[in-house]
Amino acid sequence: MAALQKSIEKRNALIAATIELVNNNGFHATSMSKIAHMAQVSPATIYLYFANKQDLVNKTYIEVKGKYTDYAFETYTEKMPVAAGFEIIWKRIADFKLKECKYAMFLAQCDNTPMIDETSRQEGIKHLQPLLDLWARGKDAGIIKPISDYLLYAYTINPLSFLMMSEKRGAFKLDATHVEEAYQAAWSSIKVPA
Amino acid sequence: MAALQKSIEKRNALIAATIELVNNNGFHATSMSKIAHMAQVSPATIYLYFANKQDLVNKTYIEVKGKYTDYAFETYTEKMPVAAGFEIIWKRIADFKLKECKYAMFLAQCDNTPMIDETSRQEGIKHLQPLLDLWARGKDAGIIKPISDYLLYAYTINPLSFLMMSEKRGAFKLDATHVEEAYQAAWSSIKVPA
DNA sequence: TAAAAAAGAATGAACGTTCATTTTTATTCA
DNA sequence: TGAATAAAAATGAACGTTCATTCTTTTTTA
Repeated sequence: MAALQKSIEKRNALIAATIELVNNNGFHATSMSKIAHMAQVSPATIYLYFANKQDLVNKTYIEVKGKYTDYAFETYTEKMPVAAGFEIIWKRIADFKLKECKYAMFLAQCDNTPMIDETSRQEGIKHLQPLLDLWARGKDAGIIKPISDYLLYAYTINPLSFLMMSEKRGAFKLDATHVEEAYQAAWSSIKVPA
Repeated sequence: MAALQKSIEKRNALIAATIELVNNNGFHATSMSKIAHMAQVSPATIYLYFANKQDLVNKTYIEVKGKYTDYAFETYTEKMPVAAGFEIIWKRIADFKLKECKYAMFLAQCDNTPMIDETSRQEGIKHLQPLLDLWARGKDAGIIKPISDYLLYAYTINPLSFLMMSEKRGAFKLDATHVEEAYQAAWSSIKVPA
C-alpha cells in the first residue's frame, strides 16, 4: 500500500510540474527533463506513469478540467430556481478562476492552442452538462434568451477567462466589486428583459 | 526597386507561413526549417529578415494585430453617436473574426500563451485607443455602464474569440442570425438599462 | 566588378525516448 | 522474526533525431 501511495504522489508531482512549467514557458519550451527535474524524478520515470509527452499533457488537461467542473457544481442542485442556480454556478466559476488561477491559466492555454488531442478535449467538455441542463430549464421557462449554448457560454462564463488573464498580466485587479459588476453584465446579456 | 520588391514578398511569405504553421501545429511544433520550406526560402534567409525565431513571431503578432485594429475602425468616425459607433465597431470586429479567421486564430493563440514578448504584446494593444475613447464618451453620457474597460472588453469583444474558436473546431456555425443575437447580448451586458 | 542577397551544408545543443542497471518493495521460507 | 529472493519501480546514461543558428560559398543585382 505504501508503494501505491508513493506512486500517486509522484504522479501528482509530475502533473503539478507540467502545469507550472507550461504556464510559465508554454508547451514548446517545457521539456520532459525539466518536468522530471521539477518533480524530483528521473526523466525515465515519467514513462512509467505516462506513455509519452502528449499523453502526459492530455491527462493533465483532463485532470484539471475535472477539478474545474467539480468546483463549479459543488454547491448547485437541480432543484434550485434558474436564476439562483445560475448565480451560484457563475460565482463558483469566478471563484475558481481567481483562487485556482494556475489551473485556470493552464486551461486557457489548452483551449486556445492545438496542444491537446481532440478526443481529450471532448472528454473534458462532458462534465459541463449540469450547466447546459440549467440553461434548457431557463429557456423553457422564458427566463433565459432562446439562443445557442455556445452564445450563452461565450457571454457569461468565458469572459472570466479574459479577466483572469488580464489580472495575471498585472493589468487589472479583479476585486469583489468587479466580480459583482461582471456577474450583472453576464446575467444582463442572457436574461429575457422584464 | 526590384530588389526591395522581392524582399517584401519574401517577408510576407515568411509571415504567412508562420501564421499557418502556428495555427495548425502550435508554436512548439513550428520549426524554422518548416517555415522556410513553406515560404520557399532557405532557413538561412529567414535571418536576413528577422533576428531569430522569437523576433519573427513577435513581428508577425504585431503585423496581424495591426490588420485587426485597422479593420475594426475602418468605417468608424469619432463624430458618430455612441450606440451607433459601438455597433459599427463591434460588427466590423465580428466580420474580421469570421472572414479573416486565420488571423483571428493566430491572435487567440498569442493572447493565451507566453509565446509573445510582453513588449510586443503592449505594442499591439495601443491601437485599440479609439474604442476606449468611445467607451469614455458613452460612460460620460450615461449610456454605457461605468465599469472598467477590461470588463467592457470581456463582455463585448472577447466572446467573439470563443465563438470563432468553437466554429473553427466545427462545433458551431456562426451565421448572420447568431451574429445579431451575439450583438444584442454584447450590448445588453454593457448598456445602462432604460 | 563589387556588393548584396540567398543558398545549402554544417554546428553544437537540446529534444523525446529507450536501455541496461541499480534500488526499493513485497513475498517466501527457515 | 529474519534472511533470501523475486518482482516492481526508479535511475542515469545513451540513443538517434531535430532544433535554431551560423558559416562558407554561390548567385543575383547594381
